[in-house]
Amino acid sequence: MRLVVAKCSVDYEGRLRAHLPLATRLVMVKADGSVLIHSDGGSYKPLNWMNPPLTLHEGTPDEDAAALGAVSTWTVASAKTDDKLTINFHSFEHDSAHILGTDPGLIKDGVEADLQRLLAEQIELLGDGHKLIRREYMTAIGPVDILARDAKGATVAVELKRRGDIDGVEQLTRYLDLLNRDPLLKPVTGIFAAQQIKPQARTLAEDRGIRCLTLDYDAMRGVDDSAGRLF
Amino acid sequence: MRLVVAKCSVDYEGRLRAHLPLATRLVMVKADGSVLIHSDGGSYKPLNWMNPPLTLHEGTPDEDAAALGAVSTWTVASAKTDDKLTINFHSFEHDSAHILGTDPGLIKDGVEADLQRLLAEQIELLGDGHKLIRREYMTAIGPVDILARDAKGATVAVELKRRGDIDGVEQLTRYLDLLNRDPLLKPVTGIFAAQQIKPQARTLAEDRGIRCLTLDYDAMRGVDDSAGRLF
DNA sequence: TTTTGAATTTCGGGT
DNA sequence: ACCCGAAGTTCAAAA
Repeated sequence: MRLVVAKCSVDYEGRLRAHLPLATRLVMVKADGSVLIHSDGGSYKPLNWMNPPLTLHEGTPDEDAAALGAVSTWTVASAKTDDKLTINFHSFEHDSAHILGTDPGLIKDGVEADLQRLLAEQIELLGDGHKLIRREYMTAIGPVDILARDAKGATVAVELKRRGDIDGVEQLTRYLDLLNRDPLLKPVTGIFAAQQIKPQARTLAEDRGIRCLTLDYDAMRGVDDSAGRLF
Repeated sequence: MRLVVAKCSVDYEGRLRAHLPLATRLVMVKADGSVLIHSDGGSYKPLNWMNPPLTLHEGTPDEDAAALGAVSTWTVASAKTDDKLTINFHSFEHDSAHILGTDPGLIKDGVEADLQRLLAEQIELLGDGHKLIRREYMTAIGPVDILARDAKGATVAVELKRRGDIDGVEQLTRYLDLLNRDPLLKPVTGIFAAQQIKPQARTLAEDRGIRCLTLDYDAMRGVDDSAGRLF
């Protein structure tokens, strides 16, 4: 990884055009060729970047750039698309290179897939006597997160979200419309389950006869006997 | 901006849990407090990060971390949420600080808004004799990108995308269903316009009687007399 | 301030 | 390889 802190201007041309006026920024060149240009604020997203595979050419500024005071120009071109990044350097404050090696990678825990696994294992959270039919029950319009059977034997479709929003209710509604056309499953009721359910979504769901279920991930994780195995 | 290259392990706990095993990485601390942890590959997205406002505490490792060889521990806590990042440093390879100043910011050109403006100005790209009714024509289910009238006086609804995908066709279909219920507008035909239209989207669109229009942004920009004013 | 939709989205899983 | 959907989405603009 090469780290360059320098006063520079940047132009990107590809899927869009973008221009960065002259200022001091960090230019990061990763081992795989990625180029990232960061300012000293904002978020984790760089101001500009290029993804590999690419070619990086360090050259002399063209006439216009030189007239404006550029002393070095990097031309970064994507090997696959016609994206191009041009960095005109005016002065360098820092330039260092480092060997980092490959990263073992991030281990995540607590995403929707985990919620789904936990809810399938603790299916009675839906209500006493509920039995799991299956996860990711395929339909023509996509997979229903969880299909279950309640104590009375009626089918229950569960839409699972980390954050329950209107579109999740719409999604479940479409599934319910479809599933209720199947005489073998009919009648199918719906449960909208999420860690957090927005008031609007709750109102819409209940208006459509869909039950809402707020999930406590930490509690569910506590019940799960495999909890903590990652750390 | 502070740049630290060090062998470290990282734990994040917040909206999810995540763990990074011991490896050499770049830890970037921006002037606004943001902390970014980058590996030497991947994309522009850091492995872990924390957004401001936050507090950064440099302390000594706890017993467990020290036993594993940690010599310094950073605790980064969000001031607003309960997100927390813990970095256990085992050895430092580089540590430098730099004054960058505020960034003048990025100037973009060529996003969907530009496309829409250009297409509205060059409405005859839809076909000879087309007239603009209005941009962002509001309906109960959202704004239609462009509403126009063709040479015969029939209404035309345009859905505009940078990259034309199935969901864009679905969106336009919903608009057309709605607009065709309005006796004042009926009959309304649809045009799906995008810089790139995926084959599946094109097939679906044409199957529904929606015309597809591929837009050449550079050509449209060339026609626009305000082109190039940004640079 | 909340909400809505785009993004040079990225990223991962499945087919 | 493409397709689909989640994301600690982030981000900006509009309501």
